[in-house]
Amino acid sequence: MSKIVGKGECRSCPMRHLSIFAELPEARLDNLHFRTSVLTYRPGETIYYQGDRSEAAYTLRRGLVKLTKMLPNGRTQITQVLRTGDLFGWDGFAELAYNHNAVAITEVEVCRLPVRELDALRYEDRVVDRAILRRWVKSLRESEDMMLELGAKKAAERLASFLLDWWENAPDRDEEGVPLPLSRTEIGELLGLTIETVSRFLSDWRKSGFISEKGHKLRILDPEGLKKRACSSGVC
Amino acid sequence: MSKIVGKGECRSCPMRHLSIFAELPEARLDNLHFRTSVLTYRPGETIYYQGDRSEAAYTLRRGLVKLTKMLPNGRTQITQVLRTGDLFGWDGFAELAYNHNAVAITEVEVCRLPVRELDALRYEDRVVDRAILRRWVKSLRESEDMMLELGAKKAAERLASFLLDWWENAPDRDEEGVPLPLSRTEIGELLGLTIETVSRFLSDWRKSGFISEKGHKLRILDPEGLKKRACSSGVC
DNA sequence: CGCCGTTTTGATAAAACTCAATCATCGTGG
DNA sequence: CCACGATGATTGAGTTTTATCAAAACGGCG
Repeated sequence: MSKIVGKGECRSCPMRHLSIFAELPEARLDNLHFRTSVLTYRPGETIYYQGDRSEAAYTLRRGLVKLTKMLPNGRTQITQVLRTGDLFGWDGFAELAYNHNAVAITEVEVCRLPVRELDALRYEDRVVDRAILRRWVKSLRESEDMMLELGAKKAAERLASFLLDWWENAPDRDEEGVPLPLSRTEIGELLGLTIETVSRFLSDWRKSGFISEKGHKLRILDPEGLKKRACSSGVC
Repeated sequence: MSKIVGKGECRSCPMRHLSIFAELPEARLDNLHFRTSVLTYRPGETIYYQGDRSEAAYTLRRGLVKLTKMLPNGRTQITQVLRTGDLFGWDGFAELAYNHNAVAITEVEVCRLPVRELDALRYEDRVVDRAILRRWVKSLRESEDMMLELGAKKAAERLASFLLDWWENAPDRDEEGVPLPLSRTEIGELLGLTIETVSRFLSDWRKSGFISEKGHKLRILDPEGLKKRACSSGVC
């Protein structure tokens, strides 16, 4: 289960500059009557379940989190993969239960923010309100983009877009490439494909020299070539 | 092109009870220094384009609007179909350009709400703030639900869910059924299917007596049967 | 009535899934 | 340290699902 690492100390938080409190003056941070706590989860552990009452939102401090939904028959869809600084689990702002599961992909550290207090803070601090609102809009836009991927693109196109996006937006690239801790199954669940389909295209592209994978490090050797290959029919 | 019908008179607005101003006391409505205007669009006309600067949000007063995104090759995805009372086009709240096109499906009447002023109003009136926020959360949840449809269900399941949802949530049902002004093409673009696939399943279900269509009125004669038929493999 | 755009239907091809077997990888315990 | 087992990834063959292309039918409107 989750472990409480400590009481959230915003002042010393290593990713505060990415959080919704980024622009809050330090002085202001001290007199937040705000009961945050920092929790850790191991890969595969669930932070909350769809249907749970949403009493808290979360900021991701470290690691990767997936939001998932399931059909009664077990088929699973990952609706979003979250990264450091992302805010999630805000259904409580509308007094609604969570609409998805939040599950740790890697080792994860989150900051738990009680919705009531966070909501109150919105009214006190416009900077916080704006920061939250920006994230909502961003999240909604990403969902729209994902619907286009899922509804209008074919397998190869989806997978290629995903890889390119992951490659381009990785916060931690080194000479070995970019960490890709998602399993084939998870990539499939994100893109609405089976594990075999994912595997086949990746193998193909590896053999063709467009990408390379070793360990869980991804490298895209030929973005342009990959783009072209992935666009089966005509423009893309 | 769009036609300006008049200056928005919130007091007399026939759908105010569905709008974000629903809970605002009438007295308060009068001294809103707020330049709303009511616009009408014909079927197929565009209210705004993806990429346009978002200076206004809109409330749908009458008719149906679709939000669409396109791939360079022309394939189109409808990300949402909006109904009376829905708020849309709020990217401006985050100072971003619209992320989709908004297109009238039927004759449409919208109320144009300048973002700057609406945003200011959020700070003055908590009720409005809450109303807007609720819509954001709702919209995000619907997007998540749609991702599950698109990513995890097959053609028949998606189409059946869509019909059942449309049937159950129709605001204007009469003995002839429920109006379904979407073309086959639009249903396809919403569900990520081709027009032929949509047509085939509908024909099948019509012949099997699960649904009936005449004019643009839909009736679901056997919801349970439809559900079962649509769930090809096992539970659904 | 005749025309145009939409829908239906059919035949075929392509895409993606399923099932099954093999192959890697990695951690564990002997 | 190596062998073993477990889990995940790959590959292959065959099937199902969905798309594509083409033609016919339908429906509304001048």
